[in-house]
Amino acid sequence: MFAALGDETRLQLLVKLGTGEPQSIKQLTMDLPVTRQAVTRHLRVLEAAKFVTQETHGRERRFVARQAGLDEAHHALKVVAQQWEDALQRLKQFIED
Amino acid sequence: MFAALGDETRLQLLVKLGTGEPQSIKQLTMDLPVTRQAVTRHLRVLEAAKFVTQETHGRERRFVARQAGLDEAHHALKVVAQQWEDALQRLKQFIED
DNA sequence: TTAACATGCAACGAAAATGTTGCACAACGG
DNA sequence: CCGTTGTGCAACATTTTCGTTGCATGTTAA
Repeated sequence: MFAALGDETRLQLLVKLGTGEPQSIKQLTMDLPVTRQAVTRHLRVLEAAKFVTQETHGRERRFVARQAGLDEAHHALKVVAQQWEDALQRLKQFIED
Repeated sequence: MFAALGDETRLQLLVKLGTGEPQSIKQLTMDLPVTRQAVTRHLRVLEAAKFVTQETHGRERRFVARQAGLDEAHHALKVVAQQWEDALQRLKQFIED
């Protein structure tokens, strides 16, 4: 999941899709400094990580942001961050006592 | 930042450090199926991404979880998730009208 | 002082990620 | 029907990442 977010190009794709508009591969490739094929690959990664979904439309394949995907990543970090906070808090308390 | 989280070994290291206890490289290497050198590298990545800090202690180098690091990652995702939600909401509204 | 210990640095190898190009094919439009 | 368009697949090159091993160095403790 985080690995999918850990690439600059993919982050840019997610930002673009964040407008909510379904967009074709060609559309998504514009403005990016890589070829259509590279974008296709990245989209496949994002789809595998559940950050986007597809909808075929004639000869086009439009990709859409998947809200739940980001929510899940967000939640995962929230949980870990909370655990850390608790642990560090306990440790601090222990040292003070 | 996300790239640093996107590796299984590094995630395990973060979990271990999540106990709050500062731990040496040797300690962190135990239980992991890789060599000390590999762990050292991962720790360097985590430090560069601000997820951990060091404190030299004699001949040991102890690493500590850095709460703020996770908080920042968490916050970053929160912001993007919110933007997505807004955009998708507007789009839905637009379609319904 | 000297042996044991924790670590750093550098060289190297293997695997994965990223990107490209070339060709094929189905859908659309005049 | 035929050219254009949006895409898929496969082969390949390059770069990064991940891991190892070997040796050097500072610290500790008997």
